[in-house]
Amino acid sequence: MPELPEVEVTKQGVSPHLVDQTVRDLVIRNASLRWPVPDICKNIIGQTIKQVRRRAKYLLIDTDAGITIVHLGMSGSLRILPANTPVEKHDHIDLVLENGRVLRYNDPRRFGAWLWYELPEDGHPLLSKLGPEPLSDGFNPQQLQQELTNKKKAIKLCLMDNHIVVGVGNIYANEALFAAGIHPQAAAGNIDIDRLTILVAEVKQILAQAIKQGGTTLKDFTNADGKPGYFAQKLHVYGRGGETCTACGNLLSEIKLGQRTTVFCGVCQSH
DNA sequence: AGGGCCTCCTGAGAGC
DNA sequence: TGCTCTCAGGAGGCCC
Repeated sequence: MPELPEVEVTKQGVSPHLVDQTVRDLVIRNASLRWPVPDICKNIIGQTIKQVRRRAKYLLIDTDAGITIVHLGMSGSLRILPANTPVEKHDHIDLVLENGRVLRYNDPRRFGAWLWYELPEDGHPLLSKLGPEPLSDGFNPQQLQQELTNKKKAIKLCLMDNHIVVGVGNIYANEALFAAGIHPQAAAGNIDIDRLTILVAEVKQILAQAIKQGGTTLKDFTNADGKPGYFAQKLHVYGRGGETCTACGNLLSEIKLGQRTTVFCGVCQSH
């Protein structure tokens, strides 16, 4: 399940294979993703790819004619393959390059997206209202405190709110709150600047570490070479409800918050 | 306005 | 063994 580190690892993996390449074809085998893949995506045919970027969990493939926006959803992955590689189940889209290779999009659950947008991308409704990148200076304790002022909702829900900070999904929200010693249900507006400072540092540290290790592999994530990441064994709380806390030995609690599984240590994490 | 719930989908795993 | 049920989850969209 790609979160920001997985998308970043994917970007780093596919980017060298795409930049400066000319697109020969775009093959859409199954357009039924989160939104129907529009035919206008084929405007990329004949274009040369200028660069590949990431914004939040979106991958942006830049050309002079427009931008392809790719979201991996829950179960999507991108791989670089020889163009004659046999198609497998859930291989929905091929971006065929003039050099005989293909960028192949596979997504069993089809929660992902493949869209086309013409400049400037900041005007795209999916991208225009996003908060700061968690690894940028724009995400800092002062900014976070300002966003959380008077907010009564749980800090975990705020961490996962793309308007406040992008790219922090369920796994890393659980892990960062554990590392910062903050209870996931703590009222966001009540957390003082000292604790927010720790939280911001932990979010950055955990995401950076996950990227360095190639992302988290839980079920189906692989990088552009089809290799898994190695972060899963580093998780302290996610997926460990009912097991013992790695810090104090107390049993970890598991609750639902915003319909998402939330795991925490009632001893180590406080309001 | 802000918050909360619903929804899309498939595969894994549990339960019978 | 083989069915059926439940759950997982990003994030837009809708409703109150």
